[in-house]
Amino acid sequence: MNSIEEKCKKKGVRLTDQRKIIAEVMSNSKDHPDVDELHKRVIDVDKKISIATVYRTVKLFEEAGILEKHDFKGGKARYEQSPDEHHDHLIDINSGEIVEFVDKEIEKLQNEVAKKLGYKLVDHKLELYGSKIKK
Amino acid sequence: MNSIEEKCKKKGVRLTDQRKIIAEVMSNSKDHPDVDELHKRVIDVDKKISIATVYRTVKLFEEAGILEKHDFKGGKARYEQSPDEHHDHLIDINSGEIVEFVDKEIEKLQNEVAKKLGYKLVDHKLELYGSKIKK
DNA sequence: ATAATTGCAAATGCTTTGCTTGTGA
DNA sequence: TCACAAGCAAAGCATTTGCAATTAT
Repeated sequence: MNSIEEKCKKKGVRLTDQRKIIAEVMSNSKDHPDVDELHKRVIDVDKKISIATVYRTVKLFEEAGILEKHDFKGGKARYEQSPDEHHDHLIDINSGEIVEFVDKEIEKLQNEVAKKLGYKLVDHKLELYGSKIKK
Repeated sequence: MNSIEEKCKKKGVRLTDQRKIIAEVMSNSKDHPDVDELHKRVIDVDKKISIATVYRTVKLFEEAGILEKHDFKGGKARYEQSPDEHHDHLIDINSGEIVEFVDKEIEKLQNEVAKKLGYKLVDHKLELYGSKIKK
């Protein structure tokens, strides 16, 4: 059983065949697929699963904190399994490749900025867009 | 003449009546209106201006570097006049209010992170979401 | 004069939803 | 069993676009 399925059990999310397959595909995905791409991968396992189910499941998983949704440039939502520890993303503007990174110092400063402005930081989005430096 | 109109002249963007009005409305806007809201304000000046024109103009201005587009949570693009010096945004998750801020230290760290990963930083998006601390 | 711009409505692309049938616990 | 989920197609929403009429330079 994959890790997403386990989280579903823990959270009392009913497990259907379709959800199991979507859980499995996302567990095996190391990238950040959009719904269409995810649907394609899911269909390779069971071609009867509709894209509506993928949309519903992905939203369900997100609300359960199992998946994380990203709205990178491009207009389509992209998903990844919720990581154990938070990370941000650097997107290659040429290839679309996504690099994950963590910077504790930036995180700390974000909290300080929010506090200074009179707010409690609830969430944040940091995306870097860059082009590869040729060696 | 407002500052957006001036920028249009400088960049050789043809100035129609509609564009002048949109330029004026955006020049007077201290907030970050979405297209629909902008259209409403524009219509108060000339009720014959269509929303298609607002969409086209806003995109034109963005491509000319005159306006900046933001995709905050909520699904609708929001615009502001391109500021002289870059700033980021803190969005109040309760009221929707937006606070602008600058943090040189964070900017610096972003550059360093990108460089460390082998990228040249081209653009970035930093959005903080928070709730007001009661005094 | 004439290439660009507008308004309108239709089309688009992503996402959601109503409804009927199917199914997991 | 039976509340909930899936499949399908239709609807929604923000945004874009084709086309004929209009306009800025």
